[in-house]
Amino acid sequence: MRAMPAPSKKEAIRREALRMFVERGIAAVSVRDIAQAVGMSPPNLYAHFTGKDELVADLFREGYATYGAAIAEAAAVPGGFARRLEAMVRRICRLHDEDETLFQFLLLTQHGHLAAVAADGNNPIEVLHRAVKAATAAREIPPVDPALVTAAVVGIIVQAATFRLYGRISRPMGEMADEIVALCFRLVAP
Amino acid sequence: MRAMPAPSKKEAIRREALRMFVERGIAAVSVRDIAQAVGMSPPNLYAHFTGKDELVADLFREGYATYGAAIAEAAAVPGGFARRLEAMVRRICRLHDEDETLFQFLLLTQHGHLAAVAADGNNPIEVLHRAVKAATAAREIPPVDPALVTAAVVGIIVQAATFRLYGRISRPMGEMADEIVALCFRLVAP
DNA sequence: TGTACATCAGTGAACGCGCGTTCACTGATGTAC
DNA sequence: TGTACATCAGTGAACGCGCGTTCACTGATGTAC
Repeated sequence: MRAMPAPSKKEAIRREALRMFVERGIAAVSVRDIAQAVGMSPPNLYAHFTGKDELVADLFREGYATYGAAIAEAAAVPGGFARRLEAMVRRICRLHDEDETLFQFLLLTQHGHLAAVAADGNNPIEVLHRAVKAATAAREIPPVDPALVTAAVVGIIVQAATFRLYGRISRPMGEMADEIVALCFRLVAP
Repeated sequence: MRAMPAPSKKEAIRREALRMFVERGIAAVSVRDIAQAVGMSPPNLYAHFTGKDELVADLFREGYATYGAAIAEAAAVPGGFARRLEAMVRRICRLHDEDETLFQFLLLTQHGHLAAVAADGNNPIEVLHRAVKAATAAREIPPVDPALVTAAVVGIIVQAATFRLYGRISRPMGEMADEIVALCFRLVAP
């Protein structure tokens, strides 16, 4: 039985793997590549992760949970739905700018992992969906299918970030936060 | 030099490959799998495609071009921007329902291929973007960054389809078209 | 019509490669007496 | 303090596997005379 690995090593693996996965695609990054980037031998990776698949799944789960926690926190601000929606949107924009690589990774790998986390009530989509449903039930916003409104809000943010990724938009998300919030408000205006 | 392969065989390869790629992910589908599904031997695939990568790229290019052409057609309807926007949105919803597998494939593989087609002026995003820019310049819609408005419209549609994919929404896109159009109109209302 | 040849879709078997992963081993460090 | 041993992060070399792809070949079909 091996002792707990030093946290710094494990974190280094996570950081380098995330970076390379985004840069070159998951399939194009081998365990050897990751080991080399971290400065260890390939077998030693297995002291930290069961295997490559588990490393990928772990990165997704943790990254997705980060967004979920941040949004849940923002969703808890006092006031009406508008205030909560604004807080959530701004929070996502900030999170995006703080770790663009993580966002890209989530975007890139969502399909194939989303199904596994869909049931988790603390995933970011679920948190937003609950807030929208509550606001709809309370007649704070127009009676449109809450799932569709949730999709619309998520879509505006995610697609703006995607446009950034492909150079169609160059401003950071934080700089566009006012406009993005305004667009989301338009969706739910009375 | 081999003669032109029968179109039906090539189409069969495309159809089966697309289906399996979406079902299991591209990496998990081997050339042998595709050959077996079509009922031919693996080497014979190379009479139709240079290799697996080219097959994937070809499917993406053709699928993306299909959407581009449909949207360009819808963007040409007479009348103001509102009519054109509505036509485009409805057209995408219809296209989605007609070949859900194709849409899923484009969603799944966009990263890694989008960069290659970004320059093509007939890609669906570019067509919509031009329409939005023209409407903004003509003061038909509020003076918001046209790229961001384009992202918002695309995002609403794509994310609704993604919600469908993961079971968060069960209605077909065509059935939600009215609501989706209404949401898009809200984005550009004066 | 029969024969000889050209064409070409299609195949069985095999190739080389790089992958994820395993394993026996090393060598530095900590600990007991 | 010196000696013997336990612990454990870390490694070099190798394994087996399945992949994309190639190649020499087959056999059915069409064509010329």
